[in-house]
Amino acid sequence: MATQPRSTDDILREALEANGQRFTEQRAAVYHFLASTRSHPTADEVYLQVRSAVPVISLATVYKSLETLVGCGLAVKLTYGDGSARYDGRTDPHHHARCLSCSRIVDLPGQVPAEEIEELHEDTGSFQVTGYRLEFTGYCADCAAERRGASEAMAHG
Amino acid sequence: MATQPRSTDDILREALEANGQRFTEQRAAVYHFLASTRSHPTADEVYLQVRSAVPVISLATVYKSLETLVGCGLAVKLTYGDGSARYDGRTDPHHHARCLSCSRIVDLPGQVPAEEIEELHEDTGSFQVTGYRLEFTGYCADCAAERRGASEAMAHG
DNA sequence: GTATCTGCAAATTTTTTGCCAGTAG
DNA sequence: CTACTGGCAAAAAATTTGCAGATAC
Repeated sequence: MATQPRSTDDILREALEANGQRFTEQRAAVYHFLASTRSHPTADEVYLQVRSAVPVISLATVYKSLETLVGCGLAVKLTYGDGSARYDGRTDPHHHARCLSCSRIVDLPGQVPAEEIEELHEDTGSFQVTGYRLEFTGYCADCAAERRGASEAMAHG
Repeated sequence: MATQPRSTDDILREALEANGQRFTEQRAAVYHFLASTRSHPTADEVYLQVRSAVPVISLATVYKSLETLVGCGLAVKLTYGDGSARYDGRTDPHHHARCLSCSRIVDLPGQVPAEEIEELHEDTGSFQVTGYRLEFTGYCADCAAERRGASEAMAHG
């Protein structure tokens, strides 16, 4: 039995090689940060964070690295029409929820209802479905509490 | 029984007034175009199309009008990480599917599985869900056919 | 050794803004 | 009449690109 790759560097190296790309310190730093955070950072946020771990890296390189990772399937690009794209390095299946109040994006603890979604595939006419993305909007715990507080205060006049 | 508003202008006027906004020719033109197309245009595409219907309108006004419509709930802003945002003026419930090959966005004939999605709401931890967005990725009829053709040609060597 | 990658800064693309005149209500 | 809008062009923000030196393999 061959040993499975285990470290994030091993995973990255394999994915890169499978796509004919080279393993570099910058890409490793970007990937390592992405895989370790749940904050769904923008390219700029990745840049700021990674700079503290790598001697030197440029914003352009961060953009290039992020696109490389997306191309290798190691990251997902998320957009919400609020200016900048966000990246998610978590590859296990999960959904996102975006807070309408503070714009934070949180991972939902609930898991993928794959079977239910797949029922829908049958009903998509001539469109051949290969994947889907389910996103929720609403209010995160903090903002929901604030809103409750606000409407109570209102009710009490 | 009061007469229900029926024309797109009436709908627009009511929605604008409900949000303290004024009814203008430019907003009407943008809304009318959005509501009548299934093409999910970018702001720039709206601009080009609307210019042929309205004496004069600027791109900046199109942007402002689109955001106004979104604010009034008469349009939905869609983003797909490929540069520019797209707008959808259809307010009836439906889902979108994006073709991975030609990037076209099509409306899915399938309807909203509201009950199934609502089951998920219960499992979203502390996040208070108010809405969701379900998007499919895959291949539209044309591109799916092309791909089939391509792989058959390959198989035949 | 060579093709690929990085860094830099400039270019491009998309979206927003300030200000004055025009218009809806 | 008065506040809100639209047009213009400039600004801002996000992302991409070209090129020369550095680096992975």
